[in-house]
Amino acid sequence: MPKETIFLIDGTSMCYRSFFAIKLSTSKGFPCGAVFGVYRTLKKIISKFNPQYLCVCFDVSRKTFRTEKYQEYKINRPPLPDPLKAQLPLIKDLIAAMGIEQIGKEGFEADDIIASLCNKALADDFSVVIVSADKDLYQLIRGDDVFIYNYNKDLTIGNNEFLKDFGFLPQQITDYLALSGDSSDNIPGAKGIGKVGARKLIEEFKDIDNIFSNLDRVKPKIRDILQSSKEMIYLSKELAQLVDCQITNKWEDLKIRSADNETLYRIFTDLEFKALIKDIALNDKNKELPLDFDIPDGFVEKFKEEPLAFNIQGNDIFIFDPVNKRTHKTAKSKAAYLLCDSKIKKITYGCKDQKVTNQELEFNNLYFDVKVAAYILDSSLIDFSLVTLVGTYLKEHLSQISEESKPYYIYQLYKILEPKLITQGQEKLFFDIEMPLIDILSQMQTSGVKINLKELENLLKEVDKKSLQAMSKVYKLAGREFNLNSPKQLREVLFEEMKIKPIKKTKTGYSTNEEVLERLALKYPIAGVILDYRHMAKLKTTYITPLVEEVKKNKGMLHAEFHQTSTQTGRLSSSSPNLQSIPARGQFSDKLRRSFIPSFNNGFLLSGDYSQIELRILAHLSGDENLIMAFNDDRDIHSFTAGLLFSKDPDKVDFQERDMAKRVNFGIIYGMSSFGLAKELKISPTQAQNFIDDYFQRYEGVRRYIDGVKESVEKKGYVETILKRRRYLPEAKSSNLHLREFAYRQAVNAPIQGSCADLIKIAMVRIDKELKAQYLRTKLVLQIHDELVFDVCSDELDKVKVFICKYMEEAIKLEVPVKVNLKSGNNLADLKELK
DNA sequence: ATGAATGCCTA
DNA sequence: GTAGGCATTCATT
Repeated sequence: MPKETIFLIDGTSMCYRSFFAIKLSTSKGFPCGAVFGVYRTLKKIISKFNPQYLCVCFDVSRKTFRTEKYQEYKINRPPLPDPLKAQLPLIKDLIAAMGIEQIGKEGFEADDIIASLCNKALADDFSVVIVSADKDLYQLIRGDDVFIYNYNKDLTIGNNEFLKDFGFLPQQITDYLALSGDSSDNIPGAKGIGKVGARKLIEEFKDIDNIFSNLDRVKPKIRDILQSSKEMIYLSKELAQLVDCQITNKWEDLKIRSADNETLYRIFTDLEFKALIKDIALNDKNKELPLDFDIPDGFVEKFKEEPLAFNIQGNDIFIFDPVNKRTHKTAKSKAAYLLCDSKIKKITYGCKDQKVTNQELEFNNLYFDVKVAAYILDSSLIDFSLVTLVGTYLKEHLSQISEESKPYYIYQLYKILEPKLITQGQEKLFFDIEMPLIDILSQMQTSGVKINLKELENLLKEVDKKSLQAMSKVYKLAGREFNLNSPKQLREVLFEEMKIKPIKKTKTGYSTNEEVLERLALKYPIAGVILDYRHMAKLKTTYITPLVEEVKKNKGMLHAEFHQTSTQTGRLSSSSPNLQSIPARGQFSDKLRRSFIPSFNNGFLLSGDYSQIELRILAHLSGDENLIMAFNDDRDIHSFTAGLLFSKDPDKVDFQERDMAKRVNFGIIYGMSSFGLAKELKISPTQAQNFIDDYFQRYEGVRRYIDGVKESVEKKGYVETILKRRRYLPEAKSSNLHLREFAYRQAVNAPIQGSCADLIKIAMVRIDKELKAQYLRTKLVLQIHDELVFDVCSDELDKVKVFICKYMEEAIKLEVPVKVNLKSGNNLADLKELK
């Protein structure tokens, strides 16, 4: 039979931490963060460990036997802040109302009380967990019986963990502190011996007595220090040593009693903890719930009319019963049949992640994800956590939501969000695109893309070598070594020591960015080498190394995350690693891309990318005659624009003219200003303004469209994509010119970028549907905003290329043709045109 | 440890 | 001039 465990909490330190971590006060200005924090901490400990015996120990005053012995003890500690002092009585009431025992004793510190209770507990054959982050308490750790739990780090420290960290036994820490001292408690220690020296001495001699009886074996320098500080060392040990202060409480007193909900309710009401009031109410309700619940026959019937709201946590699933308005908990395996029943509509929160972590379950008829719904309703909400959604839409401001109440809130949110989607005319976007997309993204994440690890590791070596070479060359040219990764240090070398004339400033000094270095490289070789180094370092640290590490973990497969609710415009984003920013240009980019390979034997990677999709969408949205004509005639759009801007035959424009026109075209998509374009084209703002004027004269429809967007965003507060995806831009009404102009640029760009996202998402859904309908093994593996990459099974290429192209091009019927380039090959670098 | 600043990769 | 993610340094909880 395992021993009972006693939990001893350092109350003083808990109060301090809560006080500093949580700044909170009532509407009348009474500080209450510490009370809140203490409640939350205790709750967390209780729900994590479910302890039977628990006690909170407090310091009573600053005067203790230690200050008697040594007046300087803890003298550096600032006095208890008044706002914390004011909360202490309430904290004590709170702890009492929670049914938890608390102990303090005059003349002793909380640590001593903990030590006493700890000794007593060991004698009575209990085990002990001490909740604190204080080093002094480490001396109490005992083998299998006494552990320290650090609740900030959620770490349990026992003998082994301690040994690993310190290199000696917990009991020796007083000897260690005697030598090293402790600045926070102002324990003096031996002046001249620090952490490292103390550790060495303890490792060799075990304790200070033994050190002093073997002084001849100590190095002379250290020996002198020891001899001259002998008195201080012994005093320090005494100060660090915890003492037994004869606590008389019985174990029975330390048992957690049932909470006094009345008093808790009063405290929380007084302090205006609305969320916690809710918690009490919820907890009471939950006590009535059956904890392990076998789904009875006929449970399915409940979901004939109403959808099933669920939430999976670990091995449990929580299901909201819409008939009896109660939540049930059961093993997820027992509810598996409900999840895959296509006749039952399911609603949940963060479905993609639940699918990724529960791959053994089959989910069918996922009808409504409240997270995705909230994103569609308003992508500007940055935090899509359930707590925030409940606060925003249900006006219940909770501190946290227990697993068992999540399905209830999911259900309530669904009831509110679905009608909103319909009134905004977004049901097609939500139900036909974003919901089906969840499955596709979770599949992309779980299957991943195959990587040729050997190739990548070879590349790593090569790049590593080049970066080292570049680095030493830079040092040579600079005449000294420095941290080349530090723009600050580089600044000193280039612009102070080498007296190079700086070109551009940043907020904090002269810029050393790519643009600057490129210009400097014309005169100074060092700049070119630095650029080389930067390139290699970027490749190595951002791409190759993380990829290698990730792939090693996953048998040759790379699983990135794709996020559906993280951009303001409707695009997807990717992270860990970001597969949407794999280098496509520059040295070694092809070698890097070569390591992305098909997962099937003799298979292919197939990429379909939209050609000039944003400009085509601009043509569609604006209805501009010239732009539409250009695309209808299948012109090279940049040459065509150059022709208009420079009044010449598009076939006669030279490279530079085309390049300028290209930048102007991009500028339009980004909502450009004359200032911005000037910087991009390296011309004066006046000249840039001339370009813009010329552009708008030639593309009159575009000008009308952009004016219309600015007008409408100011009026309505938002802009829309082709599929009614919204982006709210309240700053379009700002009185601050900069903010307003920024919002205008975003307003011009969002419908273009967002419609492009609409388009490719439709294509993804249609293609995925077709792949499933034909039982094909080909899988979508990457989406890079205007490009889809498929992992194609060897004998399916001819079949899939046809409908991939078709569905991509036909996703949305535009006023201009939509063109897709298809390429395939056996790695991401060597792709050959297919059409 | 954490966040600002700088810099750089993608569409 | 749009939209993202991420590495590194450096100053400051």
